[in-house]
Amino acid sequence: MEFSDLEKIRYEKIQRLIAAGISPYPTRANPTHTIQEAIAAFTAGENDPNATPIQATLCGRLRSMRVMGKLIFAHIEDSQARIQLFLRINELGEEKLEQFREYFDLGDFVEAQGIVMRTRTGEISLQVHDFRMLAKAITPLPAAKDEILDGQVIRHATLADPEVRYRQRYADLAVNPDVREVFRTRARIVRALRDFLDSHGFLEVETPILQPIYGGAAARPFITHHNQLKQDLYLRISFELYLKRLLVGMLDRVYEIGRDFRNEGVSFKHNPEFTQLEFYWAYADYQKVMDFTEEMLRYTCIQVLGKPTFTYEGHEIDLSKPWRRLELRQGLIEAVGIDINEHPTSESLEAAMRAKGLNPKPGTPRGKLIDGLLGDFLEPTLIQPTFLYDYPRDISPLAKSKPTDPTTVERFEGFIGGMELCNAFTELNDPFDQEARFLEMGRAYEADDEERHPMDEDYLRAMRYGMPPNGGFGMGIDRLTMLFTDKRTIREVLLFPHLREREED
RNA sequence: GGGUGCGUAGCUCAAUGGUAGAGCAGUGGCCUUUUAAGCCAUUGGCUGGGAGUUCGAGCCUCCCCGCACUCACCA
Repeated sequence: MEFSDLEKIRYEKIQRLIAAGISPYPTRANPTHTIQEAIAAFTAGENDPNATPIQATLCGRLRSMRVMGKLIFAHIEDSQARIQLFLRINELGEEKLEQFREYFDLGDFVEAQGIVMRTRTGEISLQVHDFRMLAKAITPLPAAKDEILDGQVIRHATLADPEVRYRQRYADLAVNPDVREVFRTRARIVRALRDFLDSHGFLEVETPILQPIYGGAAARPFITHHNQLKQDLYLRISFELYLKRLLVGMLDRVYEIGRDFRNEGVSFKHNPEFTQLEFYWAYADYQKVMDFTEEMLRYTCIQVLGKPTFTYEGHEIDLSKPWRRLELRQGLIEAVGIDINEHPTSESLEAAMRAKGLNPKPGTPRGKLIDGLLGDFLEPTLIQPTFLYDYPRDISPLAKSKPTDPTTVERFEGFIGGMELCNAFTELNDPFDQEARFLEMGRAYEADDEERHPMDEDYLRAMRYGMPPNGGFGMGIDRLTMLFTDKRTIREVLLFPHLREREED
């Protein structure tokens, strides 16, 4: 271990502690209360003259220290709360008080035993009768000092460099309680979604992450290898094809919450691995799923935030109302002034785009052009909750065509804050159509000189046993968390976002 | 992958091409109700790494590394 100057000083303190027979890393802590519990117990009995004083042993991290001769004020903090320690020579004696001054630093985990009281200025504090080191910190926390104003913790010069915050998330979390709150919110989101789906008869399942054939989404996969089987495997890019196999198997409402892996560019809304919710619902269609989505997100928002509204990038978003429902075609007419129905071929659409001053790459398939228009011009305008529905068939190989229009599929995507949040369709359950779509895909890809997308024969075999008509749904949990916590980048809602590897010096 | 910007003490930030600084943290003192406690003193830097221009580089040029923003890619 190499130490900085500051660390050397602390290391020497550890050596002196050991020499004095005090363990810097004792095996056990013995708290009687969390800090929050102790404060609550004290507050409850405070105005009762017959109440017995609250004796407590509290554990936490030392976050501030003010030494005033024969008196020390300090704060310790656990994951929920902080409390002031009030150490006097009266209770502790000279030697013990000196021990605190001598060996204890900001960032150390300590245990303090005493009586909960209020100081002269009214702050609830622990009058300390004894204390103990729980774990000595060698590296100082990357924060200078905290101020408490009207109960609000104001951090001065706290860790702010995003690179250090992401690479050393433990330090970020230790020092920035609002970051911890983001991940509590994230956990509540996942729990609320589970509650909702469970209570609507959905079964939570787990399907393979290592897959011999990937599929279900438009993405390049990560490839790995099984040594003994001498077989290449792919990390899944979606759960879709496995979950729909379960519908064949008579599990007619299933969902999975888990990790997807996509070997693509990294951006403020893309991480190579991300958390997805997908559900499949037999005998439902995309209209039912749309209604259900509204209800699910309203429920989740209320469970997580206590109200059906939230603010994202200055916009007040209201989930209590029905979402705007906009046909994709209509949305593009409004946003770009092009009616895609008037342009059934890629050549025609391309020409229309050029007439609007756009410069699409020649030879781009029609669906991809439409997807591009959507992403560039329509998506950023969809701030309030909006469902876009009815998508081109050729970018939706797993969705069922509209009975009235074979070139369009029953699909919708949900948008909030100018960001795609979810994607759903009436699922294709016709094995003949599905095989034809796979073949088209394969041809398109070879023509595009892209990676080959293998046909999933087993999926087709499953479908040949009969798959009930169903509605399917997928949603990025990370993006939902971004919305509910008002964060602009996905990295803020991932505990350990992927960063480029850096050589340690 | 392209473009733009950034990288200075543990943290947050200063510093016309001319001796690298402040606050907090740290260290040594004083201090029995403080709360960014206060007062006195004090340590701390290969200015991300390397090369160049210059009498002289934190600052100008080039290369490399990382991060941020952005564009492209992402059936």
